[in-house]
Amino acid sequence: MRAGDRSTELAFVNAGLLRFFYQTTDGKEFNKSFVAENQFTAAYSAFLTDMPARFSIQALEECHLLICDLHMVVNLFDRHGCWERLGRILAEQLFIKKEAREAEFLLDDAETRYRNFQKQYPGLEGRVAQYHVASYLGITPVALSRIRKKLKTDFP
Amino acid sequence: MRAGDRSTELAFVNAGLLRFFYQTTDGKEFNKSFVAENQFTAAYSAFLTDMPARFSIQALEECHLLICDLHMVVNLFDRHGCWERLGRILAEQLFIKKEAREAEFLLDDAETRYRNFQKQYPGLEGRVAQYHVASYLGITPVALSRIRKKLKTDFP
DNA sequence: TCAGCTCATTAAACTAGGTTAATTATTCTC
DNA sequence: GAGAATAATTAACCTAGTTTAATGAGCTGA
Repeated sequence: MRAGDRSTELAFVNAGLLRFFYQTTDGKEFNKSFVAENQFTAAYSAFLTDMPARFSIQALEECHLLICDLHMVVNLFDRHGCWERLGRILAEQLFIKKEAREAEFLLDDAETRYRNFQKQYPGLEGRVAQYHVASYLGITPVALSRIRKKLKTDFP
Repeated sequence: MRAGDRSTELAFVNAGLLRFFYQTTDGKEFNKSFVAENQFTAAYSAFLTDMPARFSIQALEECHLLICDLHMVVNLFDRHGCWERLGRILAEQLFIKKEAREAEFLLDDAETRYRNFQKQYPGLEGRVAQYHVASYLGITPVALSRIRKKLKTDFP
């Protein structure tokens, strides 16, 4: 999926790894998030607001996705309260994650964000290129390399 | 409310203005958000995860709040699907807002974030001290003052 | 009216991170 | 194994934003 598209798909990642990224007008990319196996994902806010998505999605590994249409899910919401509840809880989870990321950007410098990333997504660092991690942290690959060097000498 | 408290209150701001802020270990404060009249608010993610809140709340103006307990609201969720739906939609709105703020921090520099703030919260700038705006943007009052000076000379 | 606040501005020195570019690993291909 | 990509590191210089401190501009209250 590309930024500007209108997607109404909900996907369950059965295997593989996706990255979600924004692009600036001058071509730079910033990773919004990674989604790996056993996670649900969608351009949900774009769907809810009936707007084109602001971000693009790229498969970083060979993926196996189970896909359905979000309209179907919304129909389920109408059908029975248990689906509505599922929808609520999923939205709440999304909110909690994004709020935590907001706090990180407000409070933490790049080094702290990097260490958070390692704790929060164990194993992911080995699966993606370093410049993708940097982009997720909101810094350049050069800056991340510097931070890693510093951490190595600080805690060898 | 103070960071570390467990609040289970939901408030409707009838009049006045609140600010929500994080504090770093060395005493610095960062405004997470402002909530003005006719808005609902709560330490919702803390309530959902059954954790103490990470942020504090301060009234910036004389406020009139209508308060109820979130447990009551959750009971309503069980009572009838229409409440569950309301809960879902509110959670979705929260998510959409936080996702937008994530995008800002990833993509925009301080000047752009300031201009966004002005557009997005018209009238608010006149109601709060400038250093509160700076804190919301994630910069120091000094930096904001410089940005304002630059904007004045650029577009007099 | 003046002293005592708090807030905004300005300046100067500093720092984290950006930019550019060169260098070194890695991996892939043939 | 040689060449050719692609990634990561390093270095040198640059910039946006921080820190500290001084100054000015409103308020407020006795």
